[in-house]
Amino acid sequence: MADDTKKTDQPVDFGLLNNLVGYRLRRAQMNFFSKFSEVCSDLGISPGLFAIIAIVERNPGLTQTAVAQALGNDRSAMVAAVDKLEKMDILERRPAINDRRSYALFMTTQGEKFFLTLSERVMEHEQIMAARLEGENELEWLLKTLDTLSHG
Amino acid sequence: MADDTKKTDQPVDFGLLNNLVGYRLRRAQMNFFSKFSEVCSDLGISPGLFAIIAIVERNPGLTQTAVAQALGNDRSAMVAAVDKLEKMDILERRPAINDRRSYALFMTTQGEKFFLTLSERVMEHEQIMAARLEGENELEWLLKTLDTLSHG
DNA sequence: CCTAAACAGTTTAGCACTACACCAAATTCA
DNA sequence: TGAATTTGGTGTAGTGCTAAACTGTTTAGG
Repeated sequence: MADDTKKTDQPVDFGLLNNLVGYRLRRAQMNFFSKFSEVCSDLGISPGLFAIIAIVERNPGLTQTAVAQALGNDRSAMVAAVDKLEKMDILERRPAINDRRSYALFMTTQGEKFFLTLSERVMEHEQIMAARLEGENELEWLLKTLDTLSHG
Repeated sequence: MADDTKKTDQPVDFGLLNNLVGYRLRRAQMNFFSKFSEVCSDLGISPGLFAIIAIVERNPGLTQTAVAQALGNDRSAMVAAVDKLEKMDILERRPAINDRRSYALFMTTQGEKFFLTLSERVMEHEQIMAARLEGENELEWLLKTLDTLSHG
């Protein structure tokens, strides 16, 4: 009675779910998320934290809310995230020059090094996934299409 | 001093983030999620709940964990979800025939009607988004590609 | 049979994200 | 200048998802 159980385990019918871009997006994103975690969890970095680091590295001096707006997050979510990244000595808050309310975010020297090894791992993971696509054209097409679906 | 502020608001440089499929997926999915909420929040249905309903509607009698596995969720997340859907008189738990541990999930007659109007709204929203793609071929290609990126 | 392992559902705790209210600082405008 | 509005950072629910432990049930193996 090994594989002849009465639990026939017939495949589930996904119905219209199968044709919904939103649902397929969710599944794909879940897969990327878990793969990312496997690759970077030992470094204590989640996809969200990585995005923040990437933005600050390329745009030093941005305020917390500027980073949040760029990433489409809520400002309040930045507090705990930046707290954590500061504790990890990856970036630091400095008082903004002409606005006593806001902080400007900068990478630490240790954070710059950290970002390099982090980027290597992420790009590695990225290329493994991109290898499933057919050629460079398809990757570009996918990025363009996802961008189209991201706005408005 | 309307739009000539010293806050030049120069566009943020996303660096390698721009070329990461994972990041673009996240943005696109966030957009779909918020649009879905706009369309269905008055009905009290989130994307996750909709997926559960869609599965049960096409596969009556599945157990909670079977639905969870199909959707890639954790079993424990089903408890509150099914509780809610039962309270909304959309589906119901019935004791499984040969297993006193598990419940079988079925749509209520009111739930079937509800699912119809719900599906209409979702498909409407879906077609608005799909209209951004160029032709039916691109939609099929996108669904296939996302599926490729969802597994393993 | 009877014990050990696996399993369905549940509970709980932890984590990330969202939305809303709050305070201090800055900006606007009269 | 001074009052009203806006803005940056923060705190606080409330929600969704994940992982682990627990209960009752079923299955497997001696």
